[in-house]
Amino acid sequence: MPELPEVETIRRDLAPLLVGRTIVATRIHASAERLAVTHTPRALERTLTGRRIEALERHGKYLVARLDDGRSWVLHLRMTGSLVHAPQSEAADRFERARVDFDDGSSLRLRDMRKFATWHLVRDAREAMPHTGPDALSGAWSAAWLRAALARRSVAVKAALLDQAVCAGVGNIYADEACWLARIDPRTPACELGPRRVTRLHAALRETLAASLEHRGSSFSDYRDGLGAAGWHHVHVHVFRRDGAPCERCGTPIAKVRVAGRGTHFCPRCQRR
DNA sequence: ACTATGCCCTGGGTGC
DNA sequence: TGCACCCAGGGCATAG
Repeated sequence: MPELPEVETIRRDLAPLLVGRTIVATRIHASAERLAVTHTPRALERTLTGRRIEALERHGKYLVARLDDGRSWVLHLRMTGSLVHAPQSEAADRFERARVDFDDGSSLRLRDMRKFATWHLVRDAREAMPHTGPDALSGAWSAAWLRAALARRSVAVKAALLDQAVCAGVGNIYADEACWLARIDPRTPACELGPRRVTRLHAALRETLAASLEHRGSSFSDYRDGLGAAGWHHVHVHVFRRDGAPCERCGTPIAKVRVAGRGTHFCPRCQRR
């Protein structure tokens, strides 16, 4: 499940390999009928082919390839998508959904077991992510901004952290990790958190995202970087999928509950409402 | 305006 | 060994 650190790792891997390259062929396989959101598969193949990639950016969990015609090719990997740079001669594996060939003999392969990934081709990247707020690593995503956003929500703080309008790039892993670092019960109504606790949560989110980025992301299942290798931050998590194991601070078994329809892991003793 | 639920999708795990 | 069932969840549409 690629979240901000995973998508940023992919971006950093792929940018030097893709920027400046011209697309010479595009193929969306028959098993990926729903991949192209803004076009039919054939129209997207036609429109992408011949374009040069000018820049590779990221906003939240979206990758944005800026093209030489002014358009943006916006990719989202959802749960099981990966993007791997490989020679054109490399055979497709059974979960390959699409491939893009470049003018230097290399190619980019989209692998996606569960077929949730999406590609948009738009004039302005924001069209592809209308509900997305400031990126959680950007300067705009300040503690003051988070305080204001949480103050007008009565949902559980975990649910608010998963809302991409509040924290673009944060997903289930880092929402749980940040709540543990900040010693906040993820079920606490967002608006009940005082300013000092929100400031602590803001710092915790930045800390957990930065730590994961250093470890090239977490590979609990399908995540792979732009070269096909796993990350190793999953070895360093404090609560995510550690239910039953002792809390690293107090030894209490980590609990698992359901919040906002998502598996939520926390220490019932040292994370407080 | 806000919040809750269902949908998409398939491999892996569990229980019988 | 086989089979039915459930779970994982990001973002969006729809309903309340």
